[in-house]
Amino acid sequence: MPRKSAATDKPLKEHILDVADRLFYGQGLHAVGVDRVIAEAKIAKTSLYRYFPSKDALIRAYLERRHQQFWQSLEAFLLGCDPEPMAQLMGVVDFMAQLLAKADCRGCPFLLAASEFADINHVSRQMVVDHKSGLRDRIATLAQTAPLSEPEPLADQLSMLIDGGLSQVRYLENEPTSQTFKHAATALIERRSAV
Amino acid sequence: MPRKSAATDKPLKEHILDVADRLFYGQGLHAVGVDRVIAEAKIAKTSLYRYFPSKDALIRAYLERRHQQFWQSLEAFLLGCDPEPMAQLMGVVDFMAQLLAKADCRGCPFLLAASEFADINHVSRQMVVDHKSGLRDRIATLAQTAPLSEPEPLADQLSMLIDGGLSQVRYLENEPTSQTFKHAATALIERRSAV
DNA sequence: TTAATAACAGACAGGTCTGTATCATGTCAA
DNA sequence: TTGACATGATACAGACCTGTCTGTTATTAA
Repeated sequence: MPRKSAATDKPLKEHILDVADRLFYGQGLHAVGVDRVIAEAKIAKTSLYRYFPSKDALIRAYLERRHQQFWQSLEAFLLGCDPEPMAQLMGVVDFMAQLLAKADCRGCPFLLAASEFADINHVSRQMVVDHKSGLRDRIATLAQTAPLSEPEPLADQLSMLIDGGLSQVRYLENEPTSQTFKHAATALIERRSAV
Repeated sequence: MPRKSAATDKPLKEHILDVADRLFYGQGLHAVGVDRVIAEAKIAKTSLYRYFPSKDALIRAYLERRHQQFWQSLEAFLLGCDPEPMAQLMGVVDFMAQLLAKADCRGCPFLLAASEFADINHVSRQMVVDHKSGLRDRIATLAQTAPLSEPEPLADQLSMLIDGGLSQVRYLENEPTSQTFKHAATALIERRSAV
């Protein structure tokens, strides 16, 4: 039976992922070695390698959890919005704007991971494509049922703006970036709803 | 007196930078070691370290040359456009669209470099801020003299879209990315020129 | 021709990182 | 209590990377 972390009372595997997530996202994948994860998680190296057979496996688990958490957060947010498609689409914009405004938002973990690994077969490559195409398609479906004119190009444009916002929070302040994103996204949407 | 590269007949320092640029931009800064640069440039390690006292110095030179080349290309492109401010602004959009469409465009070298180094004091951090703010201000000045309404927010929005395009070329096809960028940028500009 | 030096070739030191091995300690269930 | 096993602590091998050192060859200028 797996034990729990003395400090957090969580299953050890989850505790390790918590620490790895904070370090990987905050410091970068290459900058953080397994020794660093072990030290900050206050565990033995053998424990880490029991749950994650390699650093790459730990990175994969980190990205997969980020992916799941993103979609859980987004769908929960949309459940709190007006179910009408146009309001749902604006809900996606508001969700991303709120995400960008958070002080601990340091950009897109998938884009960051993919930037650190040149190998196009690395797990981060497939994950960034999956994640981004999923969000793009979600937007396209909402735009289509709104209905807005030319929903597919609109989805492409909003996706591009989202990636731009997620890039700029890395070197600009969060609040202004969030405002710029929301204004631009609203403008791109509104011109499709002209009757 | 510095000699020249037997293969390229260029000063050795420039030849080294050519090779480093291709490898760093194509493979990433961490993925490419000095031994790799030396091997592909067909030079001795002592030669590299004579011109660049450290790998960090080589990275700095690579980024500075990218910066200079970007501005030379952009200003040369704008000289070939109608000098009227609105046409110049659209020229910036066209220039970026052409850049995104190039098959060898793998994104923004400054954002990529900054993504690879967690240290906020690393040379890539200052360079990405300098480069991006320079482009943003260039756009803002053009928008102001066009004149377009609210030139500063427009410059922020176009900058964000540019970063989005430069991010997406890393995981999407170049041509569609370029098209999406141009359409979205044009839309953001045109709504400011409504009389 | 000759001296100075640029460039080549390669060994190597020192450090970092990943992953494995070893042994001690703690915990839980039978 | 006792045995099975999860965990801790740590040493270590092997690989890789940066930067230095030594010695040789090639080029240029006087």
